[in-house]
Amino acid sequence: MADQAQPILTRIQQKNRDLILEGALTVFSESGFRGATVDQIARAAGLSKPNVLYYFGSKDDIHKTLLTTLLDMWLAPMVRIDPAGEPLDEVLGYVRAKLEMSRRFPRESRLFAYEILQGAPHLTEILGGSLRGIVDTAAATLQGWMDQGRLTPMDPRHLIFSIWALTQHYADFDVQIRAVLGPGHDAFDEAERFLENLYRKLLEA
Amino acid sequence: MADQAQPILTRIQQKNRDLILEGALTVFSESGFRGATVDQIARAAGLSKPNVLYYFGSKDDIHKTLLTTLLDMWLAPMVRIDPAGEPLDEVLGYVRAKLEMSRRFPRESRLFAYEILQGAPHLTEILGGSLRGIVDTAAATLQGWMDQGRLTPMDPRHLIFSIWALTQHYADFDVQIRAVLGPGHDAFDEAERFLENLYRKLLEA
DNA sequence: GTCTATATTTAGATAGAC
DNA sequence: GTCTATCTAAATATAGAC
Repeated sequence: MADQAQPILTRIQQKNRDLILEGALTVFSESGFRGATVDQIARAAGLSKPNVLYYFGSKDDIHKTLLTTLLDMWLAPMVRIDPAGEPLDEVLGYVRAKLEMSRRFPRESRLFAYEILQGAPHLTEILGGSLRGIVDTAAATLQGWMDQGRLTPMDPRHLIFSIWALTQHYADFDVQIRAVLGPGHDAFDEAERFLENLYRKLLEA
Repeated sequence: MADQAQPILTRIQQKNRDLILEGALTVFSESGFRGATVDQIARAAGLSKPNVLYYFGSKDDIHKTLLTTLLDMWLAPMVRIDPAGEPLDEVLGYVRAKLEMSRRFPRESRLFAYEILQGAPHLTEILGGSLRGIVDTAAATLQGWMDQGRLTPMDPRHLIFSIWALTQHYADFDVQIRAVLGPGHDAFDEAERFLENLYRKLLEA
């Protein structure tokens, strides 16, 4: 009986934790850490404030959990760059995947943007650790292709930075883009074509 | 006598207002609007908290003043694009100027980044108004050059977005860039060369 | 596990002496 | 104009009933 009760509760717990993280993602991505309140998170999650703090000990706790949980997903497209693949396809595929992340997960993009802007208090060791390692690996792959003459030579890390900047910009600065373009534009559709052309021109050896 | 007293006081007023705005720029750019406190601003300005609120009625007031004061300076390089100039030089000059702004004025860059991320509550009418107008003008100039075959044809507004994204990224995501590059790198020097090459390749007709 | 009520802290803003 | 002291509101977190 006790064996049965535990999983049932755990399932509820899991669901409530998910509700909280989902609501918190919305709120944090709109207002940043300091701008967000536990009250807003609770409302977004459909729970009471004390109940939210029953599942997570503190607002800080929720935030840290979100960041670390989502980081892997956020970096996944870079890890998938295949050294055995066709260089141009691989890079263009990465650009496309990253832009698609901005389109589908703008909240995650803004969550990270706030965190980095603030000096990455919760991610400092990760930035200089695993992130740096992942970038080094990808940069080495790119450098290898350049050395083989299969890709226009350039600084591979700044090439990666450029992809981050150009794709995340469409999520993070969405308000500005929409204001400048005016109605009747799908910024992401336009960006997809623009970036495809940009990187094709840039990278063709 | 009264005629003399007024300017002297005004000079002090001006100096204190400047001190406050200078301190506030530092604090807001580090923590965002909600993360910043009037206390921190006062300390950064070397004044007492009530004194800060004597010169500016509210924290919100300081923030709005900063944004509107700095916006012109921030957009100046785009306005300077000269339709009578040499297309490639003009665009490369704009890129260089914008990157130089990121290097010299990272606080301003982050101030705007926070504001846009948050949905630009203080800049909404400006975004859809004068900013859009300025971009439209620059885009028309670019489009004209493209029509004349003096610049590779592409969406001129997304070309502008790309310049914003690529240059501001180095100020706004500075922590991440430094963590990934490690010590011994001058990110801005490297960026200058990288972006010069990127836009040269992209734009050569 | 979930709620109401509340303690506690922080921060924006003001009063009033000097 | 500038300060000390203080008011007030908001927000994090907890206590304790159910």
